[in-house]
Amino acid sequence: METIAKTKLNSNAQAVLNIVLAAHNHPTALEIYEAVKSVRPHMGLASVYRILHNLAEQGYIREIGRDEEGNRYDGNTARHDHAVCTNCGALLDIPVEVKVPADALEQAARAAGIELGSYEVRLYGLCPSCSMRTI
Amino acid sequence: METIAKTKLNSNAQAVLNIVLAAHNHPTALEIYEAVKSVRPHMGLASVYRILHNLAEQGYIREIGRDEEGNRYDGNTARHDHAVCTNCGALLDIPVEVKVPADALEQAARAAGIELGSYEVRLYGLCPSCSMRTI
DNA sequence: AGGAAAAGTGAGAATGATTATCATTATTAG
DNA sequence: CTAATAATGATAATCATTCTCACTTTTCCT
Repeated sequence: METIAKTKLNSNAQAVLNIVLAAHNHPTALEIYEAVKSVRPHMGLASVYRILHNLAEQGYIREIGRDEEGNRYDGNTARHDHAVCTNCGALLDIPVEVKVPADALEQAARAAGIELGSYEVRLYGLCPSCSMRTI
Repeated sequence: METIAKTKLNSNAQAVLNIVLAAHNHPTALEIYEAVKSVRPHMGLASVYRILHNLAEQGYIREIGRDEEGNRYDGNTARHDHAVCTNCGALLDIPVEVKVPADALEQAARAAGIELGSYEVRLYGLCPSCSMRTI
């Protein structure tokens, strides 16, 4: 089990981390950059990318896949699942644990030939606002 | 249930579809472009992108997320699950059905507030070759 | 404290996947 | 057969991300 040591964060990294932790959506690097500018007007975009990468590597945050707007980050590092709107692309947290039987996971990992680390369930469907508009 | 009518495919679209169906990995648009060139040397990259988009919209193939190399496509449109190597990024099919209890799915969809369409389980871990190299 | 080495920073250039544009060519409809 | 329509492909534009590099800040040693 490779646990990467969490180094102490400098103030820039801490500012970025605070933004990600406070966000309830799953912000992109650009959104984080915009948000961090209000508290650190001097920080450059490249630094935000660099810091996000480091934070993810050290386990402070998680990279949670990409969509047409770019890579998205999640301050919730506990295992949890997501719902994706098939109409507008919204990426939502599922606030309950989706229980997948452990033996089903193990069997699947064996069948795929991978050494299982973690897993995630993704639900696809219409988010509330898209569902309302009936499509 | 919105089913998009599958229009008849012209020969270019058919050529692209054949490539995607024959691929056992999950090729990117560029890989598909390279492969289709051998049978249609004249086809342009923009056409490949356009055709892939149409094929996905009509349900012939599926867009299956992005990674650092771009969007990946899957000729297998039946519901199935994937494994992602956390070291090399490989995206593998899981050749068995990962059974998630229907009530767990429904409860999760309700909790997230979405109208459930489909779902996918993603396993994260080390693929065979990365596992071998012990990291 | 003093100063050299290391790490971090930010502005802007470079990269690379995807999309838009548009003149040209194929297809369809009447 | 001809007009309208759709598809095509070359190229340019877009946009997220990464790279580069000169400069600043921090760390570390004595």
